[in-house]
Amino acid sequence: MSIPIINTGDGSNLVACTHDYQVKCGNCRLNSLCLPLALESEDIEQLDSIIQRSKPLQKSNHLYREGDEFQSVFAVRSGTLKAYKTTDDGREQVTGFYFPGEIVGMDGISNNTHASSAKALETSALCEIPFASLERLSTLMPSLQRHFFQLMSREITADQQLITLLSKNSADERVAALLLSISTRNSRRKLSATAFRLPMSRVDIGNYLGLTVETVSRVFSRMQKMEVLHVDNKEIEILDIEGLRGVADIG
Amino acid sequence: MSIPIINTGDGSNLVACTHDYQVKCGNCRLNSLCLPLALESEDIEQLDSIIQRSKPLQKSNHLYREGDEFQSVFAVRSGTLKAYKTTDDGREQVTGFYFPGEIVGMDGISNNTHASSAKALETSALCEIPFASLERLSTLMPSLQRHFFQLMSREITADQQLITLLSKNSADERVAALLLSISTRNSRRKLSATAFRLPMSRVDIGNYLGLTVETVSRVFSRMQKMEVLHVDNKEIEILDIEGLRGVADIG
DNA sequence: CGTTCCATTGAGATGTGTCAATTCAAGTGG
DNA sequence: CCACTTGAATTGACACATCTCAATGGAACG
Repeated sequence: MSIPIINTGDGSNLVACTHDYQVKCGNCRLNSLCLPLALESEDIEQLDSIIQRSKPLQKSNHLYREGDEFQSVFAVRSGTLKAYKTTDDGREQVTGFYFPGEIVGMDGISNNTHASSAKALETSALCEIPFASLERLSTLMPSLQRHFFQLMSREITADQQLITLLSKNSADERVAALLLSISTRNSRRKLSATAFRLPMSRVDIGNYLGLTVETVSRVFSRMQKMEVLHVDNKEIEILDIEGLRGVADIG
Repeated sequence: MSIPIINTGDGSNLVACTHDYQVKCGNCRLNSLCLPLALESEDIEQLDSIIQRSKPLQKSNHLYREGDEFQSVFAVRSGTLKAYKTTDDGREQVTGFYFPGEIVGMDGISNNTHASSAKALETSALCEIPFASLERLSTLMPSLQRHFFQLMSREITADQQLITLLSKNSADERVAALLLSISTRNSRRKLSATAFRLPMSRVDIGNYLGLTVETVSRVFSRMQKMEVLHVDNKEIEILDIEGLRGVADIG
């Protein structure tokens, strides 16, 4: 799951990726998940032409920070990002994790200012999509417009899902739901639904789920004892996915 | 704040509203908040032509239900709605309250299916905006497209605000934040920022904020004792708005 | 090999939930 | 107009899940 890094010795790292990271949308293995979804191939080329691919973002570097001028949304090609806000009293609130094929940055549209910060949890490759170009292209390509509306709406429903989770569910249920969400997103990318490496720390998980690190850790231990999970630091194996669903649904 | 109802004696009620509810966008006193924002007057007329105005929705009736086919978004002209989801185990989760000038129904775009239900908390007048027409018009009017993107993005940031609230804040802080949010939304509509009637029940407030009714009630009592609020059932008066902000920020 | 950060585990404190009783408000029918 | 009913809101006592504080263990990294 993790991306092999080649240390070039001069401080800059290169990512050895199985696919060229200048790959075009038409050839990208994520194009059935990502923005090109539902576009005709000639349309994909047009989309392709506005997308900027830059060198990978190293772990713990920011893609943008809260308050930065909003210019682009970003498609994750590899790696993982977290989005978070800093509250008035200086604490951090993680609002989402973004995996390959997902779009990050849409919360900046409303005010032309990023409402949250985005940080790489591991070295990540991104496609930058300048929003002005996307808007222009959307007026010409109704299916792109529609698809982008849908992506934003999906972000809304995902947030509402999280709201429900935070509002109604116990610690066990929350952790179970996150694991199942990651599992589902992995299988959409043809990766294992039952064994994966968590790209985020326990602190981030707790923060995202409204729990303390200690509680997250205890939940993992409990689930391991119940033989629902096998946990080895960040490596997770789901031993009993139905059991996990049972925990997530009612507890 | 509540809408006077004229009982016509035949079972159907008419709403006596200060403004004609067939009013066009161009004349609507909410047009500086609502969808027409940032449109030129000739554009507003075009938008106007796709909007359907129907008779008011009576209290506790549904605008749409979770799972219904998505066809339109709705602008609230008067009254208040709540949006809620029903969880797998049958409980309800309130995901938002919608006041005049706000748009409800955007979570249905992603799957062509409403992801939540919307119910009138009091008799409410609505403008129905068929989404297919809105999409068509958006390709012709870039400023409309942009504005709708912004409205969706605003919904995302609002949801993220709620996520933070649920994840990090105490009962007092949550209630304070909701009251301040209502206060702000009132003043945008040129209504009192300090005295208003809550359109929703304590149960709905608790549900929305991830608290029990009892806790909400105790918070109100506590704040009354601290002379921050004056509470008379649903009538709220904010006596010390700075104090309330203090509670919302750090407690 | 030490330093640092992250994760785990335990013991005790606490805010909020649960359960139950009471009051209050609004409507209904006699 | 007054009992009666019903649902909403308040208040109290107690329980419990999660947080807080503290110590330890383990992994990653220079």
